[in-house]
Amino acid sequence: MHTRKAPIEPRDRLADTLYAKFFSGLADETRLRIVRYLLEGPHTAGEIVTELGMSQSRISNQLSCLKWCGYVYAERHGRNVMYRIASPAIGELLSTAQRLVAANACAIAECTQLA
Amino acid sequence: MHTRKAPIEPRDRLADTLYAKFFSGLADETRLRIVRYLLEGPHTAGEIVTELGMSQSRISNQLSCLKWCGYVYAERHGRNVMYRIASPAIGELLSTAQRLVAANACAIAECTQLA
DNA sequence: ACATAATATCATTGATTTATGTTATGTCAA
DNA sequence: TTGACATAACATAAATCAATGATATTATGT
Repeated sequence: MHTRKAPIEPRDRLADTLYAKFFSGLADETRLRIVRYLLEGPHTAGEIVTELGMSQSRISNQLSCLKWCGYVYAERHGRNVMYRIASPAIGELLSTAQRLVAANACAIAECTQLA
Repeated sequence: MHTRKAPIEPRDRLADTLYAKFFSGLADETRLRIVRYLLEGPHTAGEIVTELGMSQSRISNQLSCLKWCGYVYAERHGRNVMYRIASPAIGELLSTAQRLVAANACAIAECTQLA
């Protein structure tokens, strides 16, 4: 028999560190806004700055953070840099989250505990 | 025609705040370890304490945090409290993340930028 | 070659949040 | 009363975000 296709890797702390870091990419309102904006289609850095109304420096930093984590990638077009979502799996991630959040929005909003 | 089933909600800042909060539930190594442990099956609070080797208080706090965000739910059994993953969608979330992280592990590990 | 637009990067600072430790107490249920 | 857990009250250290502003990079227009 073949080994069964595991839906989830065996636990190990190294991986957990990595995943935590990965998820922290989305654990910030600004970055989430960028990601959701890009889910509507590619945009240049400048467009993102305008859309979110934040400083160029701030957006640029968050973009490079999203790049590190593999959420987006960048392509130079002339003097502009076009950003796009790196994989359709990111849309899935968000829509799965939506279902979970929808079932629980009030609890999350009210959460005063740690985290 | 029916309205097309939207895979992603229209952007709005309130939702972004909520999602960011939701994702921050997984943006912590300890909580991730708990979630992954529970993906293997339900466990009592005490078992989790033992498995992770952390203080009861610390685990309990993180558990209630995970409860707020809707990742797990708790059921009393005698003097024990049994925790289980709240929805299979959480497994999906993790396995989608796995694919994304796998494609990018080194970059994430090396990330020194903000976030 | 030079000026400039678009973007990235860097340093500094400060505010805020978060995680954690510790310790104590409260609550159920056996 | 004790075992299993939750909750609270601090204190503290560390991480994170952001504001600001300077500088670097790259491409374009002149």
